Amino acid sequence: VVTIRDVAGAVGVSITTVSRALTDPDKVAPETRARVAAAAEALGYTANRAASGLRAGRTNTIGLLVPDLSNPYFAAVAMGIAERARAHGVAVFVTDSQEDPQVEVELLRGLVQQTDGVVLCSPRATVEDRAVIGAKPLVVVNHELPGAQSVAVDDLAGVALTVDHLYSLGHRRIAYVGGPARSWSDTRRRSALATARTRLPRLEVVELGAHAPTVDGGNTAAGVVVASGATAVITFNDLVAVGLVRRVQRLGLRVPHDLSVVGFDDTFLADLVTPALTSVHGDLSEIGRRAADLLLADLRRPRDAPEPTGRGPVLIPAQLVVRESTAPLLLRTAGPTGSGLRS
Amino acid sequence: VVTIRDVAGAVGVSITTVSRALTDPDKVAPETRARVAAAAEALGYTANRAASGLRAGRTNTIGLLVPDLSNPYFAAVAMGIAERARAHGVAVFVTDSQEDPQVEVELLRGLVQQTDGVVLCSPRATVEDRAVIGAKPLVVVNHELPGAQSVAVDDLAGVALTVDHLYSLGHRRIAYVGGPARSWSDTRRRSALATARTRLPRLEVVELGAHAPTVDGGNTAAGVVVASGATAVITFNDLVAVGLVRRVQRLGLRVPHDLSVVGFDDTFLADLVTPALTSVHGDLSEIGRRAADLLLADLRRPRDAPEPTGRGPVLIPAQLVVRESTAPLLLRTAGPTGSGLRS
DNA sequence: ATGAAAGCGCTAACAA
DNA sequence: TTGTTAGCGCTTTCAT
Repeated sequence: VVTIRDVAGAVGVSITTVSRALTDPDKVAPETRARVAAAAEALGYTANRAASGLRAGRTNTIGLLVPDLSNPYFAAVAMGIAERARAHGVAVFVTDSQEDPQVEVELLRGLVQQTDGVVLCSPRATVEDRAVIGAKPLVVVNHELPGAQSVAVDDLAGVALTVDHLYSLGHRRIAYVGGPARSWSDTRRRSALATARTRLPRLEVVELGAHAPTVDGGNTAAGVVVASGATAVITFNDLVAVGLVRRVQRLGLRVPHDLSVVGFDDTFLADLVTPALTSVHGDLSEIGRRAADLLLADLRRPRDAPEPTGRGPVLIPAQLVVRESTAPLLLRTAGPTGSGLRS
Repeated sequence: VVTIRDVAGAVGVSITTVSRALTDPDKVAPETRARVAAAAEALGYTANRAASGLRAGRTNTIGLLVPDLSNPYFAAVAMGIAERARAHGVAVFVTDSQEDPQVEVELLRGLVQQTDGVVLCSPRATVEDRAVIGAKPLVVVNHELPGAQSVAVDDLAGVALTVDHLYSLGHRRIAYVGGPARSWSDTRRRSALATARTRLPRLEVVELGAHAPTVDGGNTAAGVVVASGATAVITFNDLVAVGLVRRVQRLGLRVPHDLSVVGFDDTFLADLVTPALTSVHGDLSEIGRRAADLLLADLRRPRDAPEPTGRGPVLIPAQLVVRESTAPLLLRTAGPTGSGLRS
């Protein structure tokens, strides 16, 4: 391996000069700088991150912890973060907790001491557990945490838009298939539903319990959704929606004719399945970019600068993308006695 | 931060003893070991990876470089690797080259000097570029590289199965929508097609050029596929198949009635779209597990043990999962003049 | 079985 | 502007 020492030897300067020429070019004579750069290039020198990190107390690496990389949602967020990080010459350490709170904490602990700061996506662990992050800069996505900055999709608006859409289609009994119990988004969405209920007195909301945020979770939920008597359903995410639609179709119902389904996140899946999913859209890679920007700004913050205020999460606007999985309520509620069709 | 020194102070031993107790327990008296472990636990000590890596020349971290994390294929492979790595107490550094050969080389260089070894998935860069890995253990997935071990899905068998399937359905003119030019899998598949052509004299294969391994790539390919006059098409991966199906349907053709489509990789997408895709299945997380096992074995290999032989890639068996996107050829070739329908 | 000491490759005072 | 020096936290000889 070629070290800073080799470069120094080749150029005929001290290792300090090499270090400076490479990391703080202004502090070195232009001519020296050029010779160092040339020698480094010629020898194929690459700084040893471990060593500089150890010494400087800074690794130029940030961590990203997501519950499930194979979920297109997190993959998209990850790309946004990677994009920004690369632009800043910072490496990203991506890890996946497999939706397991215990693994999450374990990984977080490791991540924290090995990076300069962490983006924590949709955490499932409890607040106390997260004490492990210590004083390191932390940005949480789709969550709020005292002392951490936060980026989130505007779920409140997303739910409001969705409810209005369904309501205007004539739906009065709407089910919600919830996500992981510890999910902050889930909590937010439920409270948005409560708000909607206040706003629209004739609206009935059937909240269904926690389901896995996966296709399988959607499968599982199908039974209770049908049994609920709802004519429309809002799901925790697109995967759940997809699973739900498939199972419900097997049960002999048509989507959207017999049941309108709305997904969440508007991942690329939404436009791929049949019927294409109506889904709440938030710019996912934008979430990643914003989160990365917050974190990077915090890292570059001079020692004496004030800590970022973090007054509530940075909200990424939500839009409702209407596709084929939602339709006007027909027949059953056409007349005042229509609902009698369901026992 | 709590260091090894704090633990040593608390127990009343030297830092050497603490280090040994934690990394090489047999070399320390059981009683001492227990006291060290207790103190470390109590103080919340975590070893500084950068420091131990720097000193020991080993980071207990492996790297994973994939072209595109949002591709379910690589996400699945990544999970397999993460699973094995975690079991061995090794961290995984995941990075994404965004299908850009230049970024790939750059990231690979960084990964190599910051990890003990790398799993390189479906590389797009040229062989010379990859000299950057130096002597570090390397496992390539879906590729072959001198001096590196390799894991790959048995594409040759996959293509053979697919061709046989389509042939037995009556298809005689089959198109192949290729993937990235630098893709080894693509090359293998083309050679498997050549073999099939030899085996089945009446088979015509239309090889279409390089397309992006994405839904968009499938969209783009639709035109040439239709123009090719093929009655069945094999695509580079499921994403391409999905894009192709959608565009082809917009052009007024029905799948599989007018065109049979086969995907590759059998990602979860295949079973989600309509019609469900017939696709070549390989156990993706098994690829990850095997790759991780090879790499970890290499890392743990004693200095004097022989290098792994690496006689050809470890092949993961391929199966054809037949779903709804392939069907018997109807009408047009029913009679000897049937093909006249296509100008 | 344990400890003292050297140093991995680098950066950041401090001197010159 | 450049060099000297002192470590960052840890592992590993080499003594004891």
